[in-house]
Order: sequence, then structure tokens, then C-alpha cells
Amino acid sequence: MIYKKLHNWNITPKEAINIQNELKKLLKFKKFEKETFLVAGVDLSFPNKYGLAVIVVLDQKFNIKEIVHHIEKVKFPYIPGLLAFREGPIFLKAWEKLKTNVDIVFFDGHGIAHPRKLGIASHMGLWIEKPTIGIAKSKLVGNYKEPEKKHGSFSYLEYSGERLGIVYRSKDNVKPIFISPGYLIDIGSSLKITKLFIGKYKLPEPTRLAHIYTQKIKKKFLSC
DNA sequence: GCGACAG
DNA sequence: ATCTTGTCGC
Repeated sequence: MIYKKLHNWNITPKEAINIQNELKKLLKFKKFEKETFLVAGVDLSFPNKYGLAVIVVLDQKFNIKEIVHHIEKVKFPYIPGLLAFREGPIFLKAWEKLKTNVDIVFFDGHGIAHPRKLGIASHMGLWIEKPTIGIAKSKLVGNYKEPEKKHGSFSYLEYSGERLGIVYRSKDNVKPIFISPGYLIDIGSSLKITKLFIGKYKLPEPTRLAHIYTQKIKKKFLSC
């Protein structure tokens, strides 16, 4: 798949923050209305000094339609708030190898639930020009009330007077997941679509499967 | 200055 | 994320 090159990746943390402040002005959100669609889940692992990105495409019945991956040396450190500058470039190389035209992409991390409203899901959404949703296992910023222990319960994640995401209990008695829209989708649709992809586990199938493959391919890579 | 801090 | 086995609890 193709994408729009919005800026260089060879930059300093300070420049990265400036880029985020500029890109957030381009964000748009809307209701997702397609009835039939394909989704993709993205995740990365880090064997040694390398970054390994995996993209798994699923249909609405959780059937795997395509899987692609890409490995290359990581060039940016992990800094809270700047995750996209570490994982984004590697994900985009994998995206180039993808042949299936997907309708929504789930990322491992936040969307607009970010200090500058530009988490990795929002950032990559702007590059690939597709609706994106951020699925994080812990919060980066914001306040919220702990959801009830029963699966299906949720509360809102608020930051600087705004509702940026949802804290959703996907299964009984498990830590909730943090759902936030990335780009071209609103909060309501993000929750609705995410619910459709929760199977037997806490994490939605797209990112859960991407994570499994990220670990599997990493082992092969390390053993040869 | 102190605490928080996606993966 | 990564280093790593068993183990407590639903």
C-alpha cells in the first residue's frame, strides 16, 4: 500500500514535538459507517537492536486475509509521547508490502489520548490516510474513574477538559484497555468497532494476533 | 523541584 | 518493549 510522506524521520526529540504540534492540526474525526470492511492490526517486537513490525489483516469473522512484516534497525529511542518516531518508520515499510486494501487499522498504543493529541495511531493515520484506532494497555495521560469489574463497562478518559478516549473493561476482572480514535473515526465508532473484534481475550483480535506473530517471527530471526 | 511516563 | 518460572486467583 502507498502512503503520503509528511516529514523526515531523521530528527531530534525536540523537532519531533514540533512535528506533532503541526500534524495535529490536520486531524479529522467522523462516524465510521461501512457495513462490510477489513481491518488490520499492528504490533512490533524488538530483537536486539532491530525493530520488527507485523501487520495482520482480518475480515469481520476473524479470518486472516494477509500477514506482512518488516525488520530493520531501530534509529530512535523509546521516549514517552514520541513512540511513533521509534515504531512509525518500521511500520510504514511493512505497510508498503501490504497488498490488501484495508478499511481500518488498529495500533498498539494511543490515538488522540496523547499530550499533543498525536499518539502513534493518529500519526500513522495521517500518513496512510485511513481510519485508525489506538488500543493501549495502560494510560499515557488523562484521568478516569475505574470501570466496574464486569465486562462491557467503561468510563471516559479525560484530559485538559476534553474527552479523548474510553477505558473499556473487555473481560470480567481484567485490567481495562484504553481505546482512543486515531484519525477519520470518532470515539463512539472506535468503541463500537473495537467491541466487534473482542473474541475470547482481553485485547481485540487484530492487535492480539499481530502481537503473537511479532513474537513468533522474532524467535526465527534470533535463531538464524 | 517532584511525580508521571503508550511500547 | 525486554530479561524469565512458577504460581495465585477467577
